[in-house]
Amino acid sequence: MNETECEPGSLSHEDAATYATWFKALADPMRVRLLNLLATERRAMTVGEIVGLLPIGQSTVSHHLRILAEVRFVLAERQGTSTRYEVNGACLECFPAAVRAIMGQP
Amino acid sequence: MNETECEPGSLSHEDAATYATWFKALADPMRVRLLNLLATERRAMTVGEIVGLLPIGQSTVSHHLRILAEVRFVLAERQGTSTRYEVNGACLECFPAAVRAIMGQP
DNA sequence: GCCTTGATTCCACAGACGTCGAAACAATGG
DNA sequence: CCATTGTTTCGACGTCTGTGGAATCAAGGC
Repeated sequence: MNETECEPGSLSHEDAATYATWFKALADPMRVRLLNLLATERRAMTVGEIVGLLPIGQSTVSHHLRILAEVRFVLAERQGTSTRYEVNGACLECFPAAVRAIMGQP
Repeated sequence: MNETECEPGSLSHEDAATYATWFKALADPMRVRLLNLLATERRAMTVGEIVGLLPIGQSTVSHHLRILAEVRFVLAERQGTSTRYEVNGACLECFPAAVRAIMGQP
């Protein structure tokens, strides 16, 4: 089982798996639109607000936001009876950095 | 059917769908490793060569390479009895550009 | 204490995906 | 023409995913 492989490429299995989860989080058109919406509005938004702007139901919006939050692309903050979601500006750094790491850029 | 929606966000449905297919192409750890392998070797490689370096079968490597080629992350060139795959350097430009477009960066 | 509003979780279902092995295809060498 | 080597396609299997609707939970307002 232990193959003592020499790890081809410059990435470890773990890094490759991590980056794959990042890409997977954006591998759906609705999640891309969702993130773009939050980024262009430049403010925290509630689920109900988003439901009125995208052609999907409440539970589906919540589902997508959870996926985006799991990889830290968006941040959630409970405020009273509603939850406010906003873009995590940090992913502007680490996301292109991951691309450079994969493509072996210096 | 025509809802005359005001297209929330800065991206059109079509652009969002296109970017989603790009991310989907990298939404698998093995494809990330595959692209990283081709990028770090900095040369065109054959399927058989790659099969010896990654823990998956020949047909699966071919399958993943086809997906990466469909979105132009890699380029394929048939050479005699074998096919040589190499990274498409152009995606170093357009990929971070897509991220900036989604995140509304100027 | 109830009721209302907003959000999440649960369930179900259709469709897509990753993987393998076998079969088919392509190109070269005997 | 047949054999060989490298690659792609096909069929199948189990798993994961996007979506909606119903139920549940959380926090205020009456």
